[in-house]
Amino acid sequence: MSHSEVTRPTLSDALTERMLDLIRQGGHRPGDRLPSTRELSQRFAVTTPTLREALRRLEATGAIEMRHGSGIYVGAAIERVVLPNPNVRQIHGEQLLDLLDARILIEPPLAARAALNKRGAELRTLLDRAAQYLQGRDTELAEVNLDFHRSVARAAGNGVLAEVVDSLLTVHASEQREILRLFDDRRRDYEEHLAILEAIVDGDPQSAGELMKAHLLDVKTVIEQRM
Amino acid sequence: MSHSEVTRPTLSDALTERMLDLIRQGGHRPGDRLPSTRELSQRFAVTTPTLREALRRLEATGAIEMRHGSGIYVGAAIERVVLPNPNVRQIHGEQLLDLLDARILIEPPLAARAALNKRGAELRTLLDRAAQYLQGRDTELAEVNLDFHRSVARAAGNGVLAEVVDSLLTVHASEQREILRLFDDRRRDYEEHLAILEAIVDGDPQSAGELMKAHLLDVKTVIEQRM
DNA sequence: CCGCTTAGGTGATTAGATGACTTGATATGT
DNA sequence: ACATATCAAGTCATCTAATCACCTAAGCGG
Repeated sequence: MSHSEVTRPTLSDALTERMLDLIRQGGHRPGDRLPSTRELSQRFAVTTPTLREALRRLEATGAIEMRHGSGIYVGAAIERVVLPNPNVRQIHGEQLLDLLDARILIEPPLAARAALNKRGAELRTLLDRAAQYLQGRDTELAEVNLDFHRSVARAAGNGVLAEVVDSLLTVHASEQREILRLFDDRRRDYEEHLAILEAIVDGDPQSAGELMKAHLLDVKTVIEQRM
Repeated sequence: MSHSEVTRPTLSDALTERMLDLIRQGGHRPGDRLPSTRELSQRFAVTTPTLREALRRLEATGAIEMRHGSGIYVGAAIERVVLPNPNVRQIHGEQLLDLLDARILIEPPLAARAALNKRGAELRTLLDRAAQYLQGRDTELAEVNLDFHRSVARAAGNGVLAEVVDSLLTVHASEQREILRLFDDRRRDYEEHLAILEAIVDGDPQSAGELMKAHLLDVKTVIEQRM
């Protein structure tokens, strides 16, 4: 992928590289605007379609963002290590169980670390927001519940592991949307999230880890039942 | 990323989707050949550059592979859940340590599971190959050492976790190539790999996990020293 | 001061033609 | 008969030039 050179010599490859140089040498950060396609194609002495192929590649991996009529911007994922596969639409059963097992291995230790880091404040406001959605608004509640897991992972302090968890959640969520299998019991999720939160703000890593594990095992049970 | 629709209505988006449908409805597997660009552009009633933008996006995420003069083929990564970011060139210190910590969390349990699964045979042949590279041939040896970690992860039986480990290794390796910091002691790596292997073929999960953890802590120490 | 209009800038797509590469079939030589 | 060299058809890669669609901020009018 990044350096597996079996096929080599395309101009588009070189352009991709030069674009990345341009972004990094220029010290641009996510959200910054880049030169227009016309200027870029002139600067690199290539035609519009060729340049755009390179841009689309960068866009597909989150390195840039192209906004019609507005411009090209540095993407949020440019510094990430791992990415979710954006092409996943449906997951077959075994893969979904593997995904859950992966979460069961990774997330409980992260919850424990979050408890050690005393970073419960942001999680609290998140669950407050969730409480507002408890009556109706299933879609929003599902979104907030996902964000809870993302936030716990981020609070653990390891950016790479947070990316891994985010990738797993993103793929799982996109699969749920595709199939409209929103069978999870989001109220129960909320309750269990609340318990995890308490353990984190109390600075109790062992409970936080155990509660997270129990929570994910519950989720897995639900998934196994409907297979 | 996959469904974060802030910007929407581009023809190229729709084409990407139709291409994925074409691949999946057609039951194509990685390596299979797809119709030519000419036929695809006619079938979808779009011009060459537009189609190619969609193809480049799919290529960037490993869903397809375009070979000059030959054709378009289904990519190996089309069914993956997580991907390595192909745009990473250099990693800053903190991120590299996070990456190692992630490996320390994930890989030891995988080594333990591999021991339970009694799948040491392939690992043995791998390390036999490594032994041939012990005199000289640093590049090949580094490659085989990477493959050892990948194989252990795969032998654990969880495809998603194997993808995560693969992604972490891929990014780490591409960074090493970029900076030419091949300071790791690959002979010592080989010795430690051998010890892990023995534990796995002996079906001793606890030793396998502990040895893997000790090994990765050694690697982390080396990285910390040169920072 | 606020809302609407508008013009300039920007990305998205079109159209057809040409160059570069791969591959399997053909031809050639031994 | 077999190995090698040649070649032609198919395929991806790039170019050229123009038009369409969209966003945004400046300017206008209320």
